[in-house]
Amino acid sequence: MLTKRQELVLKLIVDVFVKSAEPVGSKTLANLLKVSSATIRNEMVGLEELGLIEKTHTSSGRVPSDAGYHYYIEKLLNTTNNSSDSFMVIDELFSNKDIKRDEAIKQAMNLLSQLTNYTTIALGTSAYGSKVKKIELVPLYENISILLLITNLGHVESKQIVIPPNTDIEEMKRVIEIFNEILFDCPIAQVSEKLHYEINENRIKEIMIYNSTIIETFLEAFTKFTQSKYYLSGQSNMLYQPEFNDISRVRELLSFFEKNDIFRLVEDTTKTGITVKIGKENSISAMRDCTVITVPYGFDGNERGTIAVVGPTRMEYQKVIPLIKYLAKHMSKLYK
Amino acid sequence: MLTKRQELVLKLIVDVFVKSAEPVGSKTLANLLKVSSATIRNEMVGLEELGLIEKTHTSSGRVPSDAGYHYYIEKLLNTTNNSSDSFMVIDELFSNKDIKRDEAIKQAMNLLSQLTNYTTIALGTSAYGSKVKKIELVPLYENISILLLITNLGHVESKQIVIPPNTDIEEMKRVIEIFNEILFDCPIAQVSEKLHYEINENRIKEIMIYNSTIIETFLEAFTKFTQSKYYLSGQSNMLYQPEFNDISRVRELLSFFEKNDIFRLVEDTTKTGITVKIGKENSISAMRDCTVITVPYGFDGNERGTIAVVGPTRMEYQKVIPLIKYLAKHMSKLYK
DNA sequence: CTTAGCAGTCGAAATAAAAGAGTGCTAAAA
DNA sequence: TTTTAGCACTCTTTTATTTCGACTGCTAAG
Repeated sequence: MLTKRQELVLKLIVDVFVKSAEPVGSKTLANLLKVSSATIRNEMVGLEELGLIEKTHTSSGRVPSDAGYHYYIEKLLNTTNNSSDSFMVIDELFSNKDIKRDEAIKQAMNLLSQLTNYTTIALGTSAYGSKVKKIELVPLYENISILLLITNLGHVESKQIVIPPNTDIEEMKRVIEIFNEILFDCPIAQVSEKLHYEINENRIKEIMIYNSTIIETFLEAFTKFTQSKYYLSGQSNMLYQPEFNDISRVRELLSFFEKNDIFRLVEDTTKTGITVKIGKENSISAMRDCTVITVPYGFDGNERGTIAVVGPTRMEYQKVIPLIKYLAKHMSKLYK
Repeated sequence: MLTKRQELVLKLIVDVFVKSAEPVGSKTLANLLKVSSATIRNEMVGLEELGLIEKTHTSSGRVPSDAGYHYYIEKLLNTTNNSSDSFMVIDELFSNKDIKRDEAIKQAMNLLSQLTNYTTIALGTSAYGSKVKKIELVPLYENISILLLITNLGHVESKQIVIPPNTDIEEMKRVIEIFNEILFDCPIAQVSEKLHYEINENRIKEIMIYNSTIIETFLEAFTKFTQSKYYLSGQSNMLYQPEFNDISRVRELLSFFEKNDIFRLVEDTTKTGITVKIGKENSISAMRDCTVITVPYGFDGNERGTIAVVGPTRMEYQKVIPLIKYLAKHMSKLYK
């Protein structure tokens, strides 16, 4: 158990370090707390023994440890006072109804990266939880058509398909009609299952005989919906953090962003609520000096995706945590 | 006019420097050319007076100047021998017909950035030169519908629109039918013009009275087509170039990539054929140490977009130039 | 329990010295 | 005339040395 004063010292170390990025010495805190530097040093010894702060070398000032940051976040952060200014900007963004969900998410991420100066990521399948509304075939040329898939949430996917020669277009339209009947209101996630089931039924059997590749083409088009997508904003923000003055760190981090490993960020994340992974808690080695904050969004306990903020461990938690929570809440409403 | 040997010296300086990223000394070239270093030094004096090579300081080896690179590219590059290996990979990519144009362009850029280890960019309006094929309205809920626009090249744009309350859906469908008639086969670029013209005609007039915002909504959806888009690949490749060991350079460059200024890259570009802008020739300050190679692609002299490779001035021109030309040629075929 | 004082530690910055790579020029050789 | 060996000189890079300053930990007094 920490004493009140120890907590105060820890809080100040974090606050000052977050601003300055330099180890915090006893003198600095002495000025702030109106006690002598020796007193502060005594307190620091205690905090260090508990593993909440560290020295970078024997005679340096103190820096919060990963554990120290956690203590700070869980016990010392008062989420009451805040940046209602930022909240207003968010409210404004979401008040615009005339915008597609995907676009809204992108804009929200841009906003978040601007407000925080860190990198933000939105992960998720873009059509999670939606249902098939309409399937349509638009012929372009004799042998090429566009297959359109529209969901109840207004998401549209299109796929160019090559129609085998000497195929009757009317016949093709009839096939689409059948698919429409079968799949109408079918949740995207169950399309594959449903089609495979229907293969044993008459109507589909008929199609299979007639053209066996068409089912495959269909499934391919649907996988586009279920593919996880991600959107990244403010990559270059990280470059301005002093911890990334070292070029090799930058390489590692940005190469990671460019790879498709991004999804590993949400690997061991709790399904509900905020997760804060600090420093070495991240399984991804490129993130060992970073904090990754993730919050799932969705409605009714159904997770639809996750938003994340990536910054240095020396992050402005005070500012970021309320912001990302508020944003996730708003984003969940998009799924109502 | 350069002597044969001067040209050889210049070529070798470029070749060696491109590989090593270190100023090239007379001794190195002496070994390669079987003459004494003093002879090389004499030749170097001539090349330096012509402004084709430079010293980084009084007693350093030589480095090609921007002008030197140009001479190299225009006179010294033999495009005959090459990387037919890479050509084969490209051929393979484009042999897959069952893929949408946008997707093909993205994949081509990914490939190019992998083959070259530089950053590649595709710029252009995604629906340039295409014509309206079909317009459709898919109702989702009472007050929300999806407006679909499909072009003859298989490009699909969708826009969520809010239907004013107490609108008859049948009436709405009739309106769409009229739009289809008016706009069928109309080039995307002329849609706005055409609609404005038709406002004076009977059919549209009727619609205007009935609902004056619908035209606006329509135009909004069409602007999505005409908006210039860009696709970037291999951003982080640049981080591994030794000229970007300096973090401030990296900041400048990547911040530029993240901004929407990208289009300035093609500002003073010739409409046809390859453009190579080296170092300070680039009007964009973040690019002052880079070479930007741009090639428009399209068919029949109609420019549809531009692809670009961005790398350090010390670029492997020998490899990049044939590659980007070959790629642009293939991409043009997509518009046939 | 707090504080002043002081020795000791370590990094960062400044200074100095040495090493190395390369040039330009000259005069002799080809 | 062209090429080459030789040498003095320049400038960067590397390494070593020193100085400076910001801290800490400990002790003893308040």
